[in-house]
Amino acid sequence: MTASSRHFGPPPQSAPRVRLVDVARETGLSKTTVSAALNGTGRLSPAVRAKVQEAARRMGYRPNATARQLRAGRARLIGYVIGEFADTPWTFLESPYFARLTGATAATALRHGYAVVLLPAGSLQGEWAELPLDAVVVADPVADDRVVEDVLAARIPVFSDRSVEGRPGAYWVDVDAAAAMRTALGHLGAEGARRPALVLPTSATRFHTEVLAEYRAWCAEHGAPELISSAEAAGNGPTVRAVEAALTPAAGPGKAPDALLVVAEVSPPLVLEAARRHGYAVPDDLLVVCMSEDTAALHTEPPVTTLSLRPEAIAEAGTELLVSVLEEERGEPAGVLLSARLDVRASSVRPGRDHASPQAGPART
Amino acid sequence: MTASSRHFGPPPQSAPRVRLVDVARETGLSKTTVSAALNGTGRLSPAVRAKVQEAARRMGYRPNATARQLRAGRARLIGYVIGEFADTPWTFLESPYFARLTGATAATALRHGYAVVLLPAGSLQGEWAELPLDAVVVADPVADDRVVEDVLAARIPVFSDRSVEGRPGAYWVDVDAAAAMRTALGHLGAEGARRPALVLPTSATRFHTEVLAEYRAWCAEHGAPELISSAEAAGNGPTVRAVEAALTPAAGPGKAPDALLVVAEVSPPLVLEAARRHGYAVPDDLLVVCMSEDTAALHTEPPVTTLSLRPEAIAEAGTELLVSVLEEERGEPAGVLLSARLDVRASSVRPGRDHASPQAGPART
DNA sequence: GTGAAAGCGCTAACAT
DNA sequence: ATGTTAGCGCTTTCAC
Repeated sequence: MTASSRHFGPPPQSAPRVRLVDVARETGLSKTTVSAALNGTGRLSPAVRAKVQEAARRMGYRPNATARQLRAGRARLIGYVIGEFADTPWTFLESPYFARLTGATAATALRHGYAVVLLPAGSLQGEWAELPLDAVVVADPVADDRVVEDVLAARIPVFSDRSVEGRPGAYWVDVDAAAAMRTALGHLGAEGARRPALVLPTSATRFHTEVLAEYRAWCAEHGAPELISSAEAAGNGPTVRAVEAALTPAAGPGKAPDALLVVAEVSPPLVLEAARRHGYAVPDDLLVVCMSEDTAALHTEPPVTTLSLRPEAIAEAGTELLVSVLEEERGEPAGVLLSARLDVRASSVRPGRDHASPQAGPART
Repeated sequence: MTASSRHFGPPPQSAPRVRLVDVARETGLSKTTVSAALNGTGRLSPAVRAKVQEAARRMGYRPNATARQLRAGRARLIGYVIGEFADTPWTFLESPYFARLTGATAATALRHGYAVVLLPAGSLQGEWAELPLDAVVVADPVADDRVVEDVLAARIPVFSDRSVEGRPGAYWVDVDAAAAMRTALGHLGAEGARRPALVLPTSATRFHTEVLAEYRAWCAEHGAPELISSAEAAGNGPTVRAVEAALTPAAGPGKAPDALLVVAEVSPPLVLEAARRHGYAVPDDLLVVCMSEDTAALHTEPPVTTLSLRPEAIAEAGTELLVSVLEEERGEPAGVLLSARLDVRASSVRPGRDHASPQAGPART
């Protein structure tokens, strides 16, 4: 251990907390009156209200949140878990996509008065049994996700993706993977790609399943060969290796891909560098599109075209659905489907062609 | 809105929750006995215990966490805020450093039975007043941080960095910034750097203040010019621009830096690319060291030397300190100081020299 | 306009 | 070995 301990602090301050009854005693009023005065409820004379508030402030009164929750019957707490990555339960935050999804979920929830607690990916019963969760968000569950089962079994509403569709107590928000792939492949095709290669992770996620299916459909439809390279794990290392594999086709010349669609979290600059290492000029020899939320894509030369899953939009839609369900507003839909967004940049635009930059998204910093 | 709503779900399941008293009634026993049976406390006949557990399982009994918390007097909930980035309250998760710090904090806390709730950077009273927080972690506070003040005023223990040292109710864990800079600059000097440039953000963080001071001290000591370039904001864009500024010195040849120390969150591949764009070969013309937790640094050509703040170690030490304070184990230190770790890679090793790779860290994927 | 009392669901003294 | 009772701190009928 390289840590060196320093000076010793004071014992934890143990002044007993000021309670409602203390304020009542101090002001010579009853708990009822004090509570009403502080919460703005009931019919009280403004004078009394002011007096109570002043006393509470002066005494440093802070209502006990737990007692309120018990009374209210709910804690306004939401659990947040990732279905995937059960083997590396915390790495999800290192993915720009999940980082933004997580932040936006917490932000939206807080705006509605709910707090989000972080749970490890794939965590089961024991980890959250002690928490008064009103609902659980399970981002990117795998097929027949155990986490989803557990939460549902505990009779806690689940908010997840479309793979939970139709189950009572389960609600979903999802991005249209097939449409996203059609957009990306359509763009590459329009730019002249005839042999687009696909890089994607080995994953049981509904999203990746659909991506693969749609790629195959597109290849069949366009008479293109299926050039698929899988990353055996998440992370830059395995994915870069998968990219390199895609760029090193077994067969000879004329067999190389002319476009690369990376549907796995990688740092986009690394994809560009790998392409160069393998002798490809981007975009001249190889069109590149990355499914990524990494802003590094904007600062490479050339900037990299990205397919954004719009994590903020997903989080917002999902959390708003969650809130409306919890607040018992009836008639809310059980699901919402969002579309992805293709931000076309120079890495996927064949030079010397005319372009209207059809779907170019706004630049972000 | 591109979202399309789908089928309407069932009304939220409203079957009243099974309570302890329900199990008691069902088994013909008292609440006490049932509670004892379920919690493994008291002296009960194994037969009764088994019978109760069976009944509870069968009835789907789940203890009400809020009621338990009220009884226990604490919620085992920890707030987590970042002091910096008050203007963009959620972007911190997009930084690999904070992502790992956050994940490791949540993991360690959970291991000790505490849950972590995410709060927006710079959030004040109102945001968490309703939450029964036992403690708050304030990562990277700015000088005289308002968040720290608020939490302390609410008489909630704060865990933060050394800048809160000495305040009652405040505890700290920090990384030795001065030592880290000496290590990094020492390494660059040993590799022959005479004009190392420093890139760092405009930041009121104690860490960055110390970094700057130590850089100046080193320059003075070694008769090196101060080549400082500030990024006006966080994020890849501003930081890359600051890197470019550092590489474009006002004066003529012989005035260019021969090493670059980036103490700001950037994607390391982007730094390399920027250097190339400006005509530098790395490491031949320019030694590069980035303070970063980004694993992309491992996969560039050459791989980039990084200075790691060891977020996992910080999180673990801080959370363990927190737990020991909350559990009233006396005699715990008020603070812990950690050291950073330099992972030497090819980007900062002058070619054609002998090397023992003194402090090379373990490779990570 | 203000107060007394019940009760949210659970655990732990203290009987028996 | 099991039951009775009090109470965690708050909000809220309901009576005055």
